[in-house]
Parts: sequence; structure tokens; C-alpha cells
Amino acid sequence: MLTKKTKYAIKALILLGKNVDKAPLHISEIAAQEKIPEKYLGAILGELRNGGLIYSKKGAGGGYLLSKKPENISLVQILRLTDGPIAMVSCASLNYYHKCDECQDEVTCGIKSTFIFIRDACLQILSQKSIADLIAREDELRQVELLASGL
Amino acid sequence: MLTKKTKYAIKALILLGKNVDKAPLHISEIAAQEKIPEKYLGAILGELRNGGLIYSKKGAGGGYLLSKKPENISLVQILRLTDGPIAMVSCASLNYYHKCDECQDEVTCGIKSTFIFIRDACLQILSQKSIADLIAREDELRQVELLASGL
DNA sequence: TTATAGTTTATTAAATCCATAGAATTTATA
DNA sequence: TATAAATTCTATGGATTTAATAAACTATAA
Repeated sequence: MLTKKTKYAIKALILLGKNVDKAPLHISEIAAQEKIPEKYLGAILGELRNGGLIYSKKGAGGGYLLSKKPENISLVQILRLTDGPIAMVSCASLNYYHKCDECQDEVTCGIKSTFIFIRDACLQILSQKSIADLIAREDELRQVELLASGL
Repeated sequence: MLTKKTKYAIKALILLGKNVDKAPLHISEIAAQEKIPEKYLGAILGELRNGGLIYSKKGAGGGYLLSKKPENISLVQILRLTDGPIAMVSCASLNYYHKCDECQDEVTCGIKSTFIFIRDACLQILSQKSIADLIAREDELRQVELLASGL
């Protein structure tokens, strides 16, 4: 399961994605709109900034902006920053690898090998979906709802 | 990431899968072989038994046996028992569904919709892989190692 | 009927997650 | 250049979950 932190991160990024080419969004606007505790959101946005996904501008009129196009921010990138590894076991992780304590022989471990396969499949799915896709999907669903109510 | 509990469960099931058609495996044998704390393993095997994956026999000469064929025990079944939901957000879960606290409109939520898609993809992968596959993979890797060392 | 082996319940220890507070720093602009 | 607006950093505390242990209890094969 995703942590709340990651959910908050995704929601904030979606809001920022809808705000492209406008003035920076202030942290309090994001917090209010998405009902995220403001201070906590500050910490999360800090991590996203360190990870290069967003850009922050200090001072009066400052706030946050995406530092890439919404279509170039994939779920993998977000999850890796705020949620950690994609793999289900550490020995199968690309970015957070470490050997399992109890492991007797990594080379012949069927579990490791199988979970590397699973990891690759997950990576494929998660790298396909971007912030732009999430925004587009929301728009689609709203259209559907409108059409349905208009019958 | 999988919990240790789930890793232990998978390892125990693999051992039991190699033991089909033999006398029941005693808990202490499983614990020793896989380096799992015996008491903790007892609790885990209890859950697997309640979930219908294994069968336990009391009394002298008792122990644990698989209650299905290794090829009919998939990773999904195991994960659901010891790790909980497969979905990454609760609102996208089939077996552990509950609405997100902060959700304002589930019907038009792009996150929910996208994570249902991701859940289905994960389910597909996890239901393909069985205990029998894990055992077979281990055998394969051992063969490869043997061949390599024989050069 | 007794030793064997699993089951249940409670408790503790450690780790992780969620959130807040307050001081420090940076920057626009008056 | 002073100052108010805004982000950033550090540290801390509570809540929840995970991991593990202990002890008492129950069922059963020999």
C-alpha cells in the first residue's frame, strides 16, 4: 500500500500539473485544496524538490512549480522518491538493493529471481503512467459523468 | 515491500511444496531449515491454515502439509493472507476496499481509476506465479550454476 | 495416559509513519 | 536596505504496525 505521504505527493503534483504556465502555487493553496496538513506537505514538497520533480521559488509571490512537463513525470519517479523501492523484496530492487539477512545463496534463490521478474513487470506499468495521464483520466471521467447525467 | 511474515510464509510453503507425498513436516524442521523464529512461524502457519493453504496434523508424528498442489498455490493467495491488499490504494482494492478518508469524489477520481488499472496488471502477474514455479525456478538456477562450474 | 505437537492469548520491543513546532534562511518589493 | 512573505531545516513526539517471545491450553497418536 502507498503511504499517505505518497498519496499526498501525487495529489500535489496533479494540482501543479494543472497549473502549468501560471504563477507558482503557494503551499497553503495546495494544502487547502487537497486537505493535506500544511507542515507535512512542506516536508513532502521538499523531497520532491530534492528529487528534481518540482521547483520552488522563495520570497513574496513564491511557491511551487513543476520542473518537468506533466507527461514526463511518471508514477515510478514519484514512488521511488516518497515510497522507496518498487520491488517487493530488497534483494530484487534496482535502486534500493540490499541482500536479505537470511539469504543463504542469492544466485540460486528462486524467490529473488521470480521477484525480479515481477519487479520488471511493475516497473513497466508504473513508468507508463504519468501525471498528465492522471489529469487526462480525471477529465475523461468527468465527461462520462456529464454525459450520463444528461440522458 | 513484503513483510518478513510474508517472506517467511513463502519460504515455508516452498519447503512444504518440496515435501509433497511425504510425512508431515514438523514446525521445528521448517524453522531450522529456513532460519525462522519458531514461535513466530507457528503464528504464520496458523494464518496459512486458516486461509486453507495448508493442513496441520496434531499428535505424535504430526506437522504440516500443503492442502493443495504446489501449482495451485499462487503468490496472490499468499500475499492476500499475510500481506493484505494487492492494490496500492485501499479504494482500488477488491478484497480490502475502503474509501479514502480525504476523497471528495470517487467516481471522477483519476488516481483511483489509474490504480485499479495497475492493480489488475499486478494481479495478473501474481496469479501466474505459483509455489511450483518458485521451486522449478530454483532447480533451473541450480542447473545453470552446475553447468557454469563445469566449464 | 502420556508425551508430542499444534493453538491461543497476551505482552514486549523495534521500526515506521504521520504530523507539528519553531528557528533559520531566502527573496521580492516598498 | 529594511521588512514582510515565503520556503527550508532540524528535531521531536505520538500512533500504528511489525516482529518476536512466553506461557498456558487443547487435541491426538501411539
